[in-house]
Amino acid sequence: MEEGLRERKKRETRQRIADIAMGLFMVKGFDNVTVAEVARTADVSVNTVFNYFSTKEDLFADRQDVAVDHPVQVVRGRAPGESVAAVFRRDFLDALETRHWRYGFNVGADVFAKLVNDSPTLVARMREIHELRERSLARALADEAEADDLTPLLVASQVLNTTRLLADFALRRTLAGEPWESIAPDLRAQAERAFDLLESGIGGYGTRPPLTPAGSAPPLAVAGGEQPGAEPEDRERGGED
Amino acid sequence: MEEGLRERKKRETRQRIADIAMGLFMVKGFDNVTVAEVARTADVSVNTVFNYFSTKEDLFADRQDVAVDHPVQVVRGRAPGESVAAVFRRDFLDALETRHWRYGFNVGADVFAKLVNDSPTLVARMREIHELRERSLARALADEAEADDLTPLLVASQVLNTTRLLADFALRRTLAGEPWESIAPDLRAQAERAFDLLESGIGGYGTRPPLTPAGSAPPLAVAGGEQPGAEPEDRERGGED
DNA sequence: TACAATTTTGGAGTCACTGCAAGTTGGATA
DNA sequence: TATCCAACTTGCAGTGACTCCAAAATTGTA
Repeated sequence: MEEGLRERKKRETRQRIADIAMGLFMVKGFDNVTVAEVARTADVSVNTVFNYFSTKEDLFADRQDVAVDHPVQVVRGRAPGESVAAVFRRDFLDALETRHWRYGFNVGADVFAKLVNDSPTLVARMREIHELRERSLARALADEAEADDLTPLLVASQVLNTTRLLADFALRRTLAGEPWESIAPDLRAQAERAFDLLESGIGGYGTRPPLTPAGSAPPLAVAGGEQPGAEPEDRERGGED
Repeated sequence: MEEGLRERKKRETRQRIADIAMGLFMVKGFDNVTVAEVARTADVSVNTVFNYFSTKEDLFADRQDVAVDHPVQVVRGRAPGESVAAVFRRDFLDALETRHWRYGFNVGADVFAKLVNDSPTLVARMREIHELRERSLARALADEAEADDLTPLLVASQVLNTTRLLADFALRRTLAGEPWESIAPDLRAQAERAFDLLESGIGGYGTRPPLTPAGSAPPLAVAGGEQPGAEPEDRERGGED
């Protein structure tokens, strides 16, 4: 089955719109570009843009599936005898050495980052992608472990949060103008510590000195429930998350 | 300095709008209520609504600061000799026994949850709140530890993800129609395991049998980079998160 | 009572996004 | 080659959140 002219044109149009949109976003910032402007520049109607991309964000977040899939690929790539935490350590450090984009270490990643950071919509989208990643990794882990409890989810969540915070750490310093050469060694050190923590748990973290003479610990129980300045009547609220 | 008529009226108006909005949301669902409708029902102009609440979500998420603050209160309530993980375990189990709303265990929480779940906007907002919680807890931990590394952030993130996933677990089963009496024991068991995992780390999790005769582990390195169906030219992408 | 500071309101406008009906075009068929 | 169908594109007319602005209406004060 050949690929007809029709199919090709479609692909081309879609690609052209996405490229032009990204170009405009890079120059003017996501929020300062209207879909109408993208359409005009790409020489199509607004409706056509929405025909290919269901929201403006999709114009930016195209191919997010790659990012979502990556963690699953990583666990699948475990060597014999290698734990989940260990592969991710390996994968992360490898990306660090090679300045790979999968954790945002490539040259120019900061431009993207700034672009995202400046747009609440895109920041929200990133959080969503993170959750998708979490879920897909959790499913992968659950499949191979055949467990029906929360463990896979917890593991996935902890691992991905570790890498996320590490990537974020590097990013913040990059955005602050620090050169990669200066960040890298520190990042490596932090990564080792972070993965150590991930592996060994936060068990005793923050334990207060057991025997302080003055001041006994008040029972917390409803901590945050009866704030001093809160309403008298307890307005019931619900769904934490 | 007295509280003038003006101040009082302002507070009342604000409260009335918020209450009426919440009422409408509960009945019709967040996305099926327009701001105009809220305004009409509250007998004010649309502009007045936006005068008090800068977005439609704020109409719902009012008082989110309490939720954001809770974790900080919990760590502040540590008993001598008690670790961070331990207080959260205690706080969580206590909430479980008392069916407290701080983790969404109160009667009627499911209604809120459904409301939130059905609106992408609100789901996004919840994710944002989670991040705020993470950050404020991290700051609190960093302050008392006087550390300048990522540890407080990592700890905060892991703790809050644990509670989040546990709360979610309970919620999903509630939404599936299961009665609380049936959920609670299971939830308690899951919670104990989750906090154990949190404390002792995911160290050996998912370790593959070290010596499998057939099939050696391929080096992953650029896992996810060269997907089978991906574009030939490597379109550089940036900001992971 | 008159003036000043605040609120409230109406109105006009922008932007993302939807639904619909009328073109336009590519490809298969007679 | 003429014809026809289905898919793609477009214009048009909304809806709904949110902004800006200038004209009332209301409240605190001199």
